[in-house]
Amino acid sequence: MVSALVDASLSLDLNITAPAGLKCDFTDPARELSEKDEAVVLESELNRVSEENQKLTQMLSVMCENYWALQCQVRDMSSKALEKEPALSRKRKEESLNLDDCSKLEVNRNGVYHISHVDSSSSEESACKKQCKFPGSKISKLYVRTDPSDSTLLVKDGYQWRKYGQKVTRDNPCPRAYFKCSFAPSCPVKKKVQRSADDRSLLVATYDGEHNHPHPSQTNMPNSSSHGGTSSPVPYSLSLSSASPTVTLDLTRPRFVQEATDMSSRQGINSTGSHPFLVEQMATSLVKDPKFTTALVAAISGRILKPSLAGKW
DNA sequence: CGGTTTTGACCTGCGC
DNA sequence: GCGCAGGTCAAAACCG
Repeated sequence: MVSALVDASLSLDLNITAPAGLKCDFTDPARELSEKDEAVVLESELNRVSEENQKLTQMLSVMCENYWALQCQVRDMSSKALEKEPALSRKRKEESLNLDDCSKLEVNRNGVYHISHVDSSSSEESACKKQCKFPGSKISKLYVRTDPSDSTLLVKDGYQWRKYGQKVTRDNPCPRAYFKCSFAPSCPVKKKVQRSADDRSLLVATYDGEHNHPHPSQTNMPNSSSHGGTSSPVPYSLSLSSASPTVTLDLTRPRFVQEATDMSSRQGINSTGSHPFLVEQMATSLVKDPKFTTALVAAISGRILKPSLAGKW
């Protein structure tokens, strides 16, 4: 699924359409020649990017297949483990399954991915009763890869936070830090930041509520567009001019899975299932893979930094 | 000096 | 009712 979306975004970003500036008259023979040269250069660039796109697609599909096989093994093992441990409390079980209830995933170029949902239904009731004290309050999770040796629980999401507590929880030796939004005194948003017990290099930030003020960066950029009420984390757009473009998978849409599957089949990619946890793990795999990051950066920077192209934009 | 962080105490909800 | 765990408070310390 994520493969489909990532691939779709890559295709979206990397597909080259002829810049409007290329349209010109060919009356001057010398100019015509240079224009032709430029067209050849652009064509070769287009071919290069297309090939790169194909390679990325292939890498992605291989990664997805490997992941899916691993995921099946993990499921088998965990189901066996659950059978052996029936005494595990309901609450803890549901906590461990919490990610599965997420309905939205965003991944950006900095290796940050964001999962969010609105807990207006009762499905989360037992898992997070406190959070449901305010029906409709938005709960979201942000995953940030950091240096494991970095002991600070700081997640740079653009907002101002004031730490008001820290606690060591039972299921994780790493302390959990509690933050309140301090940008606006009346802002009800809180966030909890804790290192993942499984992967110490992963910071998990849980956001509770929605900001009742604009994003701090927007106070300096009044013309910047809003992002559809997305809460806490910086709602990056997909635009390449953005600091951190985001791939957004909206799982709230019932047809999303089918569309993603269709898209992947159209693009020759094996569908890898629709499980949100799968998506999360795949996103992690992607951001972990230096080859993928390098290839992606090369492909994008090739488009952005190419002076001859930049001049035409 | 004001804002932030630290940290122990306290509160609250849940399971037994 | 009790104990446990998560969440919050608030005073002291810290910092620019």
